[in-house]
Amino acid sequence: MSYQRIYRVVDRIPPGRVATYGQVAALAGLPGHARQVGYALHALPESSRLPWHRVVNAKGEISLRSMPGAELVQQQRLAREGVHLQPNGRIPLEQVRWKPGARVRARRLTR
DNA sequence: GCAATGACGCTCT
DNA sequence: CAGAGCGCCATTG
Repeated sequence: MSYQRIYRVVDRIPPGRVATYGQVAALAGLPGHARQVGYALHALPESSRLPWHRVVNAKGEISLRSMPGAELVQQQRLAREGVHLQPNGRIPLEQVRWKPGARVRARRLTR
């Protein structure tokens, strides 16, 4: 259960921001183990309070999982935090990508 | 223990 | 920019 390491990183993702699997893996000290991150989240119990919905793939897209429709749940959760999908069905990573350590400078007038 | 599979990522075409 | 190929590792049959 080295998953604990991954879960801890995911728990650090602030609301309104998203991280990629690879990013989480690297932060967890497991560079290149993006798949394992996805595997860990897959095994995550539904009752978990972990913000797993803030984790997307490198394309900024919500990865499809075994159960169809579940991705819509993630999409809805993200929207609730202000992260909306673009017309192409992807998330503007450049804007919502979580930069660990980087201070939220002036929360730009992006909005 | 070997082979197949999977919430992925990077590189090349 | 999109699609195909290869890599990486833990879990499962």
